[in-house]
Amino acid sequence: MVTSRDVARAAGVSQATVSRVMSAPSSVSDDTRARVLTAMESVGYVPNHAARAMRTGHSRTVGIVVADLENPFYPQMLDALSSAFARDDYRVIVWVATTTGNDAALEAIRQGSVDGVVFTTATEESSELRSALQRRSPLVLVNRPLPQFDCDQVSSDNEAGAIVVAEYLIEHGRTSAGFIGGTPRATTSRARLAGFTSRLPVDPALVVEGEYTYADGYRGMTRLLDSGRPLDAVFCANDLLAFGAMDAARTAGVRIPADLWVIGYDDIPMASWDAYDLTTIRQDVASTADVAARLLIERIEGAAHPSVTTQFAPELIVRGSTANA
Amino acid sequence: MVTSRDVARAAGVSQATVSRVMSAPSSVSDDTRARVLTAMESVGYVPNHAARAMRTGHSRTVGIVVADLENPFYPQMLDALSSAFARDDYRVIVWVATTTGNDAALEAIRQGSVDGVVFTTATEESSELRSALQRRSPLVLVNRPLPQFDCDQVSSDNEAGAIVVAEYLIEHGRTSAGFIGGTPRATTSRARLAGFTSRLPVDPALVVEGEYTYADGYRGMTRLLDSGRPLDAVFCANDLLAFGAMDAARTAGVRIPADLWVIGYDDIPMASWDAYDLTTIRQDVASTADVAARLLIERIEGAAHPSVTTQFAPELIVRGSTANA
DNA sequence: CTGAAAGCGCTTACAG
DNA sequence: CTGAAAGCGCTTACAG
Repeated sequence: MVTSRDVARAAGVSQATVSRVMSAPSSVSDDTRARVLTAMESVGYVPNHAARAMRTGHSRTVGIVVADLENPFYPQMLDALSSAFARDDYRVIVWVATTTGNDAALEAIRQGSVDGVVFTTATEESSELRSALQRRSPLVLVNRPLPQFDCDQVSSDNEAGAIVVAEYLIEHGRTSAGFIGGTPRATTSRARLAGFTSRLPVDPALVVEGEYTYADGYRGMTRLLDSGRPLDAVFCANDLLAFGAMDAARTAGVRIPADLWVIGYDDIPMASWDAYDLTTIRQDVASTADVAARLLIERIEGAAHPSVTTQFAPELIVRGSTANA
Repeated sequence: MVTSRDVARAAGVSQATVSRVMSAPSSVSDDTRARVLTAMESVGYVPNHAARAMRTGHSRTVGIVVADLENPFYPQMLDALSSAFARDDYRVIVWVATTTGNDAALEAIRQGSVDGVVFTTATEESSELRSALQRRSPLVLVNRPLPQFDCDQVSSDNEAGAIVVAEYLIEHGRTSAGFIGGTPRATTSRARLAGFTSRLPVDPALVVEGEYTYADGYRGMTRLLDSGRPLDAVFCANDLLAFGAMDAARTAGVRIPADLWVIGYDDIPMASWDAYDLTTIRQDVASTADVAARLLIERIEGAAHPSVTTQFAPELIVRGSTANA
């Protein structure tokens, strides 16, 4: 391993000077700095990450907790977050909540292996989140806000998004609507239901919930169709549910959009594929990730301002699963 | 921060003894060990990761390079790898090749921030891979093998998989076949083409290549249909291409499977959805990840045996995009 | 079985 | 502007 001592020897300066060229370049004379930089190059020096982390107390690494990589929304978010953090030279450790489980994130903070954490799928019950909050660790909630928690949060304005959907349906005379929700543990699903029903009364028999999966969308639609109630539109709490719902409807001989309109939430890439061509609410993943990364990095670097909550305005993307008549 | 020194004070032993309880428990008397463990608990001790990494020279962290999170196959693989590494208490750092780019992986190895690297989307040109190999860093190639590189590799037997597809088509009298490939830089795409044509001669006008995306599958199918050649089956180098191909065919009024059979590769979850119901070759993601993690961890821990290449046998999953007549 | 001590590779006051 | 030195929190020979 090449160390700063080797560089010092090659440049004819002390090891401390080599270190200063990296951490406080302006405190070193131009001439010395140039010699050191040349020496670094020629001996192939790369600073040791662990030593630096131990000394500074910062690992320049953040953790990202995702629950559900099966939903293409999360890989997209992960990609965007990675790229946002990379811009500021932060490394990204990933925890898939289902597999690495419980308190990996928390333990990592305590070990000092990450400086902060992004939660993309937080729920009120998360003990990890509670502990992180209690230890005042830098953290940011992305995608699923939790209003009662005092920390930075970035998400789509889920209620507003659902209201846009409701108003769109009302405007087109589709008022016998059903709702297929994701897990009620997620604030996203609850907020989307609340916003939707705040504008458009929904027969309780036409509200079904499950997990945020294709299979539960399929099951949910089957239940709605079997209910025998009048039904001319279904709002699904995310696109994955909507795909399952559409497939179930078509299998049952229901024509979309002639007989039934279907609307999703997220606008993942598949939503624009011919097979679904889904009307949905777009989430601006890149902006969300950028804001989240900036907030977290500020906290890591010591920002003490009150918690910030950022909500992005919804954007309705109209496609073939509904029609403008 | 709570350090081993605090534990030592609480337990009335030296700091070295505390350290030994963690690194060589059997070298400490039962009585002392018990006292130390109790003290750790009561002061809330968690070993500092950076200090341990610096001292031992191992970070117990591996890097995973993925190129393309838009293809659901990779999140699946990432999930499986995470879980396999977590089992042995290894952390996972993720690099999305497109965003964190070039030599993040390589630099991380040199910095000592990771002990080894998994490449899921390697190509011959990858300079990262070449450098890693040259420095004899622990690494494993997953999914896309590169026969001419001397390192551990785990993948589906792509040629055999394509042969299974060809034989299946021949058996059912569908011999006017086309092929839609992914990027020719990927060995997977080339091997699948080679295997396919080794059994079933394919009109060169019916071979198209692009990237491994829905859009290129769509374009590819459009080209095949426009060629005017007889065409009763299309083998796509992955499922994502196949979805695009199916949508293009249907939009053109081609009935699947009556007029045209379509087959993919990977068996990602969407392949079984009603909208596609795609016949495909299944990759055993969990086993692949397990083997890859085991190989890499062995290398990290010093294994010096010759490179190992593991290929998993293909499994044809027959669904509605082809018919058993 | 246990302790005192050295040292991993850095950063950063402290002198000069 | 630069160097000598201390110290971050561990692990591990070296004595005893």
